[in-house]
Amino acid sequence: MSIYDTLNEQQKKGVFTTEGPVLLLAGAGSGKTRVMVHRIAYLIEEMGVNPFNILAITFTNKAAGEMRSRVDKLIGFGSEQIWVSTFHSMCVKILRRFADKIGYDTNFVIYDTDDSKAIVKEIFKKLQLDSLHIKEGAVRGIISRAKDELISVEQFEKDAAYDYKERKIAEIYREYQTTLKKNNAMDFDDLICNTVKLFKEHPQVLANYQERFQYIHVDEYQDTNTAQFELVRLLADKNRNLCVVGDDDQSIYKFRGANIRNILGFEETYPNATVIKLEENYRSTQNILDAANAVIHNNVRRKDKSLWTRKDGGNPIHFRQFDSADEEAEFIAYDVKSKARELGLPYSDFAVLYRTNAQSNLLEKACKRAGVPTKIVGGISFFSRKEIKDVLAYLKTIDNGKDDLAVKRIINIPKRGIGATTILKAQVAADEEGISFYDVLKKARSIPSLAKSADKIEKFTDLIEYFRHRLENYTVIDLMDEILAKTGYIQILEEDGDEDALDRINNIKELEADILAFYEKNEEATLSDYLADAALFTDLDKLDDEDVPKLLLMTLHAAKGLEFPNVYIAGMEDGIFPSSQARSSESRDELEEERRLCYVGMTRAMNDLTLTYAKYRLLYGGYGGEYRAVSSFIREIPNELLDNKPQVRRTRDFDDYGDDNVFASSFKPKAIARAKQTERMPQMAKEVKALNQISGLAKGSDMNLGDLDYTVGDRVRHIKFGDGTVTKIDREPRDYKVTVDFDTAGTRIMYAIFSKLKKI
DNA sequence: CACAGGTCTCTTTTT
DNA sequence: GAGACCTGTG
Repeated sequence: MSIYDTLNEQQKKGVFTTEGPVLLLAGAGSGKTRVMVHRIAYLIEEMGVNPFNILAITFTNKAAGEMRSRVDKLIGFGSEQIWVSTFHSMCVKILRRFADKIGYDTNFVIYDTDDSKAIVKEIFKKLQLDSLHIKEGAVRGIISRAKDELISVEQFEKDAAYDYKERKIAEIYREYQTTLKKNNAMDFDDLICNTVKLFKEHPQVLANYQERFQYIHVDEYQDTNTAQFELVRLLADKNRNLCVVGDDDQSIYKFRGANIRNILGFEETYPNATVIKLEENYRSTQNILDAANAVIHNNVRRKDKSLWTRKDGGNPIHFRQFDSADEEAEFIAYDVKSKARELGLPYSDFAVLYRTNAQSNLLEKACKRAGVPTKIVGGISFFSRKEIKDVLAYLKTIDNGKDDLAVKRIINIPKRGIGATTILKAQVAADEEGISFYDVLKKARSIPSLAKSADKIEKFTDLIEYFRHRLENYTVIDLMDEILAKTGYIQILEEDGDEDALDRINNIKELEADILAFYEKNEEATLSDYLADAALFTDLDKLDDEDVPKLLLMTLHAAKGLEFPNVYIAGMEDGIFPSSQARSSESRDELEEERRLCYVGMTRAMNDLTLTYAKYRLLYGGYGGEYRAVSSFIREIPNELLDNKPQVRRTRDFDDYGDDNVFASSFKPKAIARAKQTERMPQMAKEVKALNQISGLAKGSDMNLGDLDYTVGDRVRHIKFGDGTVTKIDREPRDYKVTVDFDTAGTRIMYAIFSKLKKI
């Protein structure tokens, strides 16, 4: 009996077809990782391939680690020789060796989204582009897409020749690339396209890697963009032993440049490709699968396939409707709690998925109240926290004096009396002299415009120079300790006495632990290596090292590639999921991508799937409250699979409330929505009235402003905050504003009509 | 030049 | 409801 006997026929075919191009169309839960792992084991054990000659590209660092350890378990040795990594970290590794060939220092820094935002902002200022009616974010998107498509600045300029706006964008693109290069920095997109550039301009470098990578595997192939496709094509061009694994139904990164043609057109690129379909699902019950299949079948652009499972029947899909997002969150928290207890399952067997990060807040709070421990995956990543960025900016400045952005970040942290004006003057001087920002600082005394602040500036540069000398003999961790000591960073946080100062200090400690762990694992690594690792880290990578089993909260995107016995998808509302932009978009592409996202979410569930809907949800801080219809995706699930039929209330039905009705607001152009906000009070009256009618929050059709059944001094109960004493009631035109001193939740001010306070 | 306080914008999704 | 941005004051 060999390790391959446990595979089904299709899986075996995937494992044994080692030569030539292979397209593995692997449906959700069909064991594609298993096939990859066995394939690699087979190559090593049966084909005598040196692990050194195998490359596997995965989507996340976590997936890479998992693949490595599973191969290790399977064959019992030597997996560390296999090159397993993400596209980005693979490119970093290559560029660290050869970046000098394309005009960068090999200790280049990696700019994250925030960094690149800051650069674009500077360029807008510098080029005085306020008059250009285009937003910075949009320009960043255009530049990023261009890079994904391997469109160089020169090409972009050519294409833009006759369009004023496009020409302006080309100008920004050029300036952006110039700035990055000056700073010896690459953004995420550069990592890929610069590697492609390197390979194209230096065939001997490419040949070197082609020689090495005799067997290439790409996971989640449906999410590759054009640049990544080209990179893979180049690498595989010599041996052509390329195995790509993916599922067009799970392509959810089009917004990031993923090109679905890469997978749909694989057979055209490689006409002799072996195509293998994995259609047996080992994860989910029949009911879950039927529901997911029903949804995805509404997409037109897809390779037809249908998943099947041996797990007959199973629980129906639970569907729950709530009046408000608060109640939805409350339900989920308690439902998880009771199911975990009933079934004797750890909380880590449950996950709650949602469309936008903003939804995590309510859920987290509700879980806290219910005593369910949670872990939020994603959101604000550890490395984008202020204090972490500050400390890293010090390290970056010490490591690479060309990184102007890092220098500017810390030049006045802690306060050195160097403000915006001085920074601007220094930048002007740097541009004039054609040297880096930091180099200007070093000669500040000889520059007239900076003479006044020269003392302060010198103190700063002396400090950096001091650290730089230290770097020669110090470990990074010692260096960091000294930075914290000399700058007094932690003391300042402590003195500040900010509420979250303690959190920040703990984060810095966690950073130290991370650095320590990194150098333990990679003894030879340089400071640049660590900084690159930090830049490419995602929260997802850390999922496993949790001591207490916790309920996981994450976006649907973050859930890709994971599976859980019990899954909740919250916020099944039109305008949330599918998102309003996808709904209103002209093309059906965006809606199809949302639908794929829904499919991905549903197929994460093994045994039990719960979908929830909240009629009313506050979006940004209270002013984005809107009533929404049940998600169209719910209506795509056959009723017999649901334990609760949606009370089908199409958006249209809401028109009963007048043509200026609140339900339509999410579907109207932004300008109108904004105009409405300014005249919100009359609008609010309508909302309240409508709310009364729909949810029965107040008795009767009037607003009943006269009859609150509690008054100042009374004890009241709130569904969320518990018991408290009313300390104040203010009459407002539309409602009462009630101030309550809660026993445990502190003092809160709330509108009577929404708060549902009960006298006790 | 720093800082406090007010105003406006933003929300998909992420390597 | 946060975070970026602007403005006035000392």
